[in-house]
Amino acid sequence: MTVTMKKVARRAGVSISTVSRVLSGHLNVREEISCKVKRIMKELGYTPNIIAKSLVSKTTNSICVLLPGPAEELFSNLFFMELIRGIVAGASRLGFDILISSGATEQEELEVVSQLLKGRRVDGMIVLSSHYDDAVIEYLNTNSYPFVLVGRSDKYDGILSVDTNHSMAAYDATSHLITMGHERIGFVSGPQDLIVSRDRLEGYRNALLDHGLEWYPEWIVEGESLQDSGYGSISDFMNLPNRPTALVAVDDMVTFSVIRVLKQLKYKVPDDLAIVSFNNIPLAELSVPPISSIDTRIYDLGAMASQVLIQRIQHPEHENQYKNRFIIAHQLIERESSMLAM
Amino acid sequence: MTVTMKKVARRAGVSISTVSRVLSGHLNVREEISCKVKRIMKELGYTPNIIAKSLVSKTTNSICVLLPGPAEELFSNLFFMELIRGIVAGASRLGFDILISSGATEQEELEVVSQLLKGRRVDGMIVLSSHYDDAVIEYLNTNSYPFVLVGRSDKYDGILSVDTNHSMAAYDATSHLITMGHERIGFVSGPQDLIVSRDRLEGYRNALLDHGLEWYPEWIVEGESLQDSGYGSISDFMNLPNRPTALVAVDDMVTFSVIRVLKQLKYKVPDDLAIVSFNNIPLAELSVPPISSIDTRIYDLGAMASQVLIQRIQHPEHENQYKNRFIIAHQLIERESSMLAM
DNA sequence: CTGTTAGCGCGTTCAT
DNA sequence: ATGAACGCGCTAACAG
Repeated sequence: MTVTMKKVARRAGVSISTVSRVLSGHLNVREEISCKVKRIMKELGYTPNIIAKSLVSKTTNSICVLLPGPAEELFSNLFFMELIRGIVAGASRLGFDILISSGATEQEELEVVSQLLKGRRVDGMIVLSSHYDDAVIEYLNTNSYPFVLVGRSDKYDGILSVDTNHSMAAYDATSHLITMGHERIGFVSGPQDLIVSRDRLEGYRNALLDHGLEWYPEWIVEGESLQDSGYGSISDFMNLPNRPTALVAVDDMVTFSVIRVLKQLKYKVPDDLAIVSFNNIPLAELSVPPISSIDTRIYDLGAMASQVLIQRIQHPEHENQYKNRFIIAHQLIERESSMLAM
Repeated sequence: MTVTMKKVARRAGVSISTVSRVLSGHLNVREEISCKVKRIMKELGYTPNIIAKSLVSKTTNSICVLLPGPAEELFSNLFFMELIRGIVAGASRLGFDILISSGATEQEELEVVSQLLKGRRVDGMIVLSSHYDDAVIEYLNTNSYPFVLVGRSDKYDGILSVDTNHSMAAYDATSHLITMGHERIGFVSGPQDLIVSRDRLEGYRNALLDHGLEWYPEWIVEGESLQDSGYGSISDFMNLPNRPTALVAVDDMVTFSVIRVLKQLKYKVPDDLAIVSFNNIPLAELSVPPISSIDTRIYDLGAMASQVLIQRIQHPEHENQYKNRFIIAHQLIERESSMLAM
């Protein structure tokens, strides 16, 4: 049998209101009674019913993380695990629970989000997808539900968001290679419809531009095609006349594939091709050779996301009063894959 | 302003009860009225308040996944990501939401679990940790809350659990190497306090025993020490007099380290040392050479976990009536790392 | 300071 | 087939 406030009240010989007051820490209760009630609560093993609480307070102390639709490939990415870990940590520090949800299609996502928010099951959303045009963001924005975007949206610039400065990160990665003496630097791009991909490409170009170096379309390899026909793409790339001596790759996983193929082709990293990539997954260190990678502090990104969202939920009046865009500083971890050839 | 049943009722000129009946799909409502109410619900954009619903029904249609504390998180994030993916998929197919939670210490975990269950925020728990002696399991079991353990507990054998037959998996991995002609086979173990580790070690031994082969304590390397002083351990191992020609490693990540060190020591895989490991992470295929690995179908494990738990929640009367232990079949993926040396 | 009352939005009796 | 009334467990308004 569950222990309710009613029982505690009866057992302590006081009214329910008093018990409630003790629970919520109101001070207008005689010290003596307060102690007694607390003792009885302990004795009976009372735990407040959060559901009832949120029915009346209209807040649930929980937020939902909406995972990107076709969870299949994205999910297996270490990125999301790390992010979620950060989100959970940040939220639980503030007493919030995390609900994980996802929808197969965009329509389904909208349905889920609407149910959750209108049904008052969660107080806010963390959106992880970052397509150019996102119906979910549109929905959340127009209905002014509290939410934070992990990533960036071109369309709405006033929205609360947490992000890495991907352009700058790519700029730094490229500059590092330039510092190492490379003058012909290639690029392995990510999926074209993601903003991240465009930002990184931009950073890469800017770095070359600022250093007076050139780049050619043939130096840019589509990352996705590597998964299927990695061998051919890399082979073609390495046979380019006057080919690049270094490469900026958009993801550590992709870099793994690249290195593997290069080995099969009897090329040496970094001697024949130096590489810097992104995300700094744990395995980057274990690779042969270890991979230089931009650490984007994904865990911190997640923690920050939940914290700013909760802040917004608890103090909606601060909207537009403080800044809406939070950038987590990245960091280049230099390893062997980008070292100077000796 | 939120749309409640009250409003729908007023707008439709019927009582709240009727609206409720329509919503829950009861058939004792005149077709005509049912349609009208449904139309109005659509019109007004009504979404049932899940919180109120669960207050009265005493069920939340959501379950909680308790993530292991920071201690083990290093071991293999990929495992948990894949597992959670399966859990979310399995749960959402049945209309359940997933709450993610974790505690830094065991005490904190207990606190969280207790809050969630007694506070009726979730209907059940999925427990991922699998120490020999787990306070959380003890708590859940004695209070007879619905829960499922992903893994195995020696202490309580009647509890609902989903698992891989790790012993059998290790047996199969070892047998595979034996089939390949190896007679001296080493083993890289996992953390000693995990049941998984012991099971796998057992399977390894049994395989050797059944084939009349010997094993020596020096052939068993502590996996954790590899992370720190991998170089030394492996070097020692390879310099053993009459050393093993093959190795069963407890995890793909560990295998990565091993292969890396072997390369530095100028040994060849599989020629100098054949390796089979566990989990079949995506990168196993991309390794040089590709790693033979036991695929434990982690996604299916997760999906199964949420489904049996929900089954138990919805039909508690079936307890002890059906089996409580579900095994997901594993599968050996043979790749180059265990191929016959030519 | 404390107890009484009135909901939060919904399901579930009872009657009718 | 339908409506009125009550209660889930809790908070907040009002009295005293």
